[in-house]
Amino acid sequence: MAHFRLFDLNDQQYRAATHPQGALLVLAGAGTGKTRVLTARIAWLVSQGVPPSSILAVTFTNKAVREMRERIISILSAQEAKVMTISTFHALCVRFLRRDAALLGYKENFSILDESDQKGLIKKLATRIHDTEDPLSPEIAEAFISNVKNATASIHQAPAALQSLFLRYQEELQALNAMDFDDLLVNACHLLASEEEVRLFWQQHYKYLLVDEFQDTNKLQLELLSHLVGDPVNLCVVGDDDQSIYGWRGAQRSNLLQFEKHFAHPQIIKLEQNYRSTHLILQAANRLIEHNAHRHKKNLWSTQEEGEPIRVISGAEERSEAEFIIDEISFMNPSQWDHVAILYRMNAQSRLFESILREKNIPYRLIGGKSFFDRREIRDVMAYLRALLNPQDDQALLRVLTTPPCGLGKRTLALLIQIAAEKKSPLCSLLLHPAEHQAFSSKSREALARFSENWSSYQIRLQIPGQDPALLLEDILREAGYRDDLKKSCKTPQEAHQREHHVEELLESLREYCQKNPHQGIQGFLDSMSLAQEKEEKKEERHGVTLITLHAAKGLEFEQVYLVGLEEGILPHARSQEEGNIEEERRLCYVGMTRAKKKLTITYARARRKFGKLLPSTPSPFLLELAGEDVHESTMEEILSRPLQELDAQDAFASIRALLQ
DNA sequence: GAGTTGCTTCTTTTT
DNA sequence: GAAGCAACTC
Repeated sequence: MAHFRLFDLNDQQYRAATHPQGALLVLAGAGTGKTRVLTARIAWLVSQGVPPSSILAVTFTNKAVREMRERIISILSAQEAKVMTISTFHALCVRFLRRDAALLGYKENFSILDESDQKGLIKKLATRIHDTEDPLSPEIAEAFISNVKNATASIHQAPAALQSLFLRYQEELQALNAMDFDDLLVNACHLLASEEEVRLFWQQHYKYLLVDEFQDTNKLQLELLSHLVGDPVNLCVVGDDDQSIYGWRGAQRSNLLQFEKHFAHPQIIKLEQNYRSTHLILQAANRLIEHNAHRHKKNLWSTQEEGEPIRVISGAEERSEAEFIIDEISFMNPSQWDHVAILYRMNAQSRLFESILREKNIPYRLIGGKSFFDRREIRDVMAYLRALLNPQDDQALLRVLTTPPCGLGKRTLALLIQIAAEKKSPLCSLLLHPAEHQAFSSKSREALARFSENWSSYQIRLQIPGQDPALLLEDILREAGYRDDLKKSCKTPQEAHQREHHVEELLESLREYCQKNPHQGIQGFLDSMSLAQEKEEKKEERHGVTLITLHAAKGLEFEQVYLVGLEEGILPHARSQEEGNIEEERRLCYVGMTRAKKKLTITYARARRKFGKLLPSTPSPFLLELAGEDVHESTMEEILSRPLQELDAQDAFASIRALLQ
């Protein structure tokens, strides 16, 4: 066990990593080596003879999964990392459900509806129910449905229209053999709760549970864990109540704060030594978070140097804010760029930064935002796969029928849908049976026949063992004339090229996936795509200035951080103030500040464009709360009119030299 | 039946 | 200021 000191763990970390058994709660402040403890614990378990396949590590985001897997590979081996389950909650649920969905009345080839499919369906149903006097807003309906599923709202207290919408929506999903994101959790919980055999199976499979970011778990996720924990209990959770920023998704900090209520006699270990930030950064962040009333008091301390003072800088408006920051970055040595991040509250804020960075030819990586999978062409191709795998998925099939148009127009499709609804059977069963085509014109009949013939042949090919899925997809796209149609719909050749490239990329990742996971098939590929909100970056492609939301930045760290848009209405966000969640916004700000290792710059604009109009903005109240001697306030104009100091000049020369090389 | 234009409406955060 | 949507034209 002595070699464990190799990890250079402090006493608390060491105790957590080598805790033998039972429930373990690690309260880990920002930058105290949370992930390091988790990975060290996994390594320790393996060193004690625990089979890697019986270890389950759960996190919230795919990014965290990737990161943890990489770390495990670096300390254990790729082989051991592979047989371990490192997964998001949602992906874990899919795994359970693919095995046993039949017990819940679904087929195991169910589709996973992404957000925009879900929105579309809700909209459709909302307009259908709309005959009452007050029209249903799809946004409200969507939030309501999610809240009911996450057990934060009760269906019985809602207006009748919402109730019936909810029920219709669930019926519709059942008919499509589809689940939305929330259903994955709901159904997996239900499965484990009601089927003892299944529960025991997974309990015996996963004997060692580790959960990251436990403060973000909601009621269902806690329930899922409690079903998974077997006997003897071996559960290790890590979290920080000050970094709980997913309340809007039903996360309950009480899961962490009252851990002992859920799991008996836990060992509690606090990690308070911060290894990340300079003393001044930590101090300012602590000052801010002290303003929150309900929290676990902790005593975060840093052994790091005092560091540079924190800067709070205002610009005239959003453009000057962005230009100032990027000017500064452009004067840094380009080797620094990988270690700089710009953090913002909403994705929309990234746009300006992006365009200026592009103007200046500074490489950047944009995390999140409009994802790869939101692109039309990707959704198209995914719809082909979905419709193929789950013939009941009318949503996907409808998309296939219209992209590219296959000779069936609005009227024919409407009639088709109507007949299907009357017969209560999925579209594809109509399509594939010529006997059902009587009602249509001869032209439509022809198109229907052609389509059904092609489609059946694809279905057959899908069943052939050893069939190359990428090849099949390639053939389908070619026979449908998809690429030509895509090209035609683009306004510029560049756009066409871009979109085609995206399709190639998707095909490429399908190929890659099938090679890496020969037994998972297209279904596995589709699952991993549905649950990944962004495309995986190749390791070597990760370079340049990072643009990222505060939410997505949790768990990451950077040498230099620019925290932007500290204005009333943005951070804290206007909506959160209405809802009285100001403490969560403060935590969000805290998360942002504690991402910085060496240098922290906080900016705001004194006026900002909203709805296309320039409006004056008020500085965020958080600025006052974090203010102190070590926080220097100024304006961008002031700094720009200041004569260049010698050090700055040296820096500038260094970066020019680097550029020339 | 397909494409295009001008209208409106929204803007948190993620799986 | 964009992105979706409805009504309009070819």
